[in-house]
Amino acid sequence: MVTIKQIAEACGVSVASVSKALNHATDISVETAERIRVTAHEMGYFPNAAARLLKTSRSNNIGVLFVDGTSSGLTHEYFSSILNSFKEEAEQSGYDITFISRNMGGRKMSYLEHCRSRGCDGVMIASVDFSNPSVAELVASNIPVVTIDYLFDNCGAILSDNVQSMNDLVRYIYGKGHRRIAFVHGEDTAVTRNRLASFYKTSRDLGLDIPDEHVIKGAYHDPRASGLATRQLLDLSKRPTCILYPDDFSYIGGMNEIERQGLSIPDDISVVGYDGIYLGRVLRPKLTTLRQDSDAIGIQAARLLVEAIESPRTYIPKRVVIPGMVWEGDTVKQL
Amino acid sequence: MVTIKQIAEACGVSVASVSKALNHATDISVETAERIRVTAHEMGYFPNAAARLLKTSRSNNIGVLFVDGTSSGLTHEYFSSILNSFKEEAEQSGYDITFISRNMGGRKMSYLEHCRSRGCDGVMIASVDFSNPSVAELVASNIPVVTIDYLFDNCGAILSDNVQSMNDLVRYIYGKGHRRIAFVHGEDTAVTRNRLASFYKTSRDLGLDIPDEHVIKGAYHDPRASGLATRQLLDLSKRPTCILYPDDFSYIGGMNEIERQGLSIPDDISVVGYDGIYLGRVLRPKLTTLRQDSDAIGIQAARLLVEAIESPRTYIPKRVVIPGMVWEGDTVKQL
DNA sequence: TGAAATTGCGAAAACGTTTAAGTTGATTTT
DNA sequence: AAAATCAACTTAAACGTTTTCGCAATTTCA
Repeated sequence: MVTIKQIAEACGVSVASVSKALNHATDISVETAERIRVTAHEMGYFPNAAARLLKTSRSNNIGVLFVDGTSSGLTHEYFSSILNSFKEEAEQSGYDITFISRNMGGRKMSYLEHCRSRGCDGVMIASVDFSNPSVAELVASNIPVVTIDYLFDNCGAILSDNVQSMNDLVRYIYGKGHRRIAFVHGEDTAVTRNRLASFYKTSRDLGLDIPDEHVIKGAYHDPRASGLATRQLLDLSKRPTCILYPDDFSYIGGMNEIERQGLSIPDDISVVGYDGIYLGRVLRPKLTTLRQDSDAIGIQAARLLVEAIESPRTYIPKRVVIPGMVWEGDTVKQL
Repeated sequence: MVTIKQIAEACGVSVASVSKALNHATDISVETAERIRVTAHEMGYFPNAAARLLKTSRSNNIGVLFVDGTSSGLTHEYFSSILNSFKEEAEQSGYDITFISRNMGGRKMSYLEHCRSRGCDGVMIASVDFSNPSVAELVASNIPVVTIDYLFDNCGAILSDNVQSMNDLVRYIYGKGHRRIAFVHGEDTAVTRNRLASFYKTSRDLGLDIPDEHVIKGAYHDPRASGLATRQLLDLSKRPTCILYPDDFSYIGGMNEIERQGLSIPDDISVVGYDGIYLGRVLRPKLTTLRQDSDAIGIQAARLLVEAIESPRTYIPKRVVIPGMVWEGDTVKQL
């Protein structure tokens, strides 16, 4: 690696002057600066990130806390899609992405310690167990943090608008004439609670009666669980006319069960998913779903974090709510 | 951040001694070392990665070159699953994962320059355009590299055994009594060429005649393309009895087309996928496919890379071939 | 018992940057 | 014409480590 020192020698100036030229500082003549920059380029110079970080305590590196252990967050299209757009946007702004784990070079450490060690300028947190104390410690630190789909005090957050979205979704289904709507929901998380609350509230506002047996706990990304839940629902004497699933992928379990019983979607029963991933658009019939704008979520997260990093004086931890939209497929029948 | 210097003061020793104690060096008494380590722990010390890297030129950081631009590698389950297991294994060995892009802090640079800047100890390359000169430059450098599903000279590689796998797959189908086997294949890549060659060779070895119209170019992860290809195949006067798809996900397009024509899988026509992702196991009928061991691929890639990094003297760039296996679902009928 | 080897520790240089402070020589101000 | 300002550059310290070398004090050996 060619260093600033070698450039200095080549140009017959001091290392300070080279540094100034490269950083477009003021107290250097434009001619010298240009000359230095040209030779630096010719010599194939690129700054040593470590030395820079050491001196400036700026790493141009964003830590990403994403899934922990062997869980499959990376293979969940909603999250991997967020990660993808986040990465694009962050790279555009000149930041690298590093996964934050709990050990490094053999030493066990907390997430915060890891970030400190690496000198991360900021951290994005998604798809983790937010009740983990090690996560709380990180959020409470002075490192800029933005969380996705979870709200901490005094911490930037990008939130898919689950409350409004569920409202829209239920009203859409209601508008199609459905009065007996069932909800197979995911594990107990903040997101699930929001969707559930909104499901109940919207139903009540519409004057719908939601019997307890129409709300069943399933699981995210788990077709087996939704298959079982679907069977329970179909076995009821008063069947629902429409079933909401935790997400598009887990809907597949419901689809199988419905077809197994010789019923047809949407003629015999209507269904909707949640997420709006690619899969739902290629299935037949096309899955009606609530499309979460994962691209926007990733991009906004990156922007918010970069703002927090680069303008700490004016930055106030914002919460940005990203609207979803009902994506109309062919799985909800007009009654 | 507490530094080595502060520990030295607290213990009344020199920074050199602290460093030695922390690194379990030999020329320090066990008692002093222990005393230093205890106070270091009490004070919440963690090493500054930048300073360390600067001094030792070891970063404990692995660069990952994965998709570039807006392509969707991250949302392809085969690749995201490899990334996931790679990440787990690397973290286990004490390495962080950083995505390598082409700019950093505003400066455009090549992949190699990026790696040099960050001081990556090694690089894993997957799911990129391997003909990109910037990739070649990186591979040709002195930084340890392992590629996935692609072979460079003098560079470690983990390869899913496409040749043997395709052989197994075709023989499995043949064993089920099929004699007219069609292949919808993906875009022209090294992987595709291997699968195609093996498809032809195995067919010939089995004495099968493969008419040109039974081999159609589709695309990976693209149900639309396989839908079109399927229509072409079904329109033939002499239909195939079994269709191979580029991957499990793109099979969905074929499935739709087959059902649209009122045909049934596998009674009217048999199908197989490739990859063995979760999706295929939850569809009904379960998709018979060639399961690529993405976990093993990620893990072996990490192991090989770590070996290249930590034992440069004894390391020889290996190619590790990971066998796949026919995963028997219910989409191939016994004729 | 004296020389040689060993043990335990510290001083200081080095890694590649950035930056505050200092030093010129030239130019402007009074 | 002396004083003040300014532009352009250099010196040197600092960031937090690791590591070579040197120096005592102690132990071992002949």
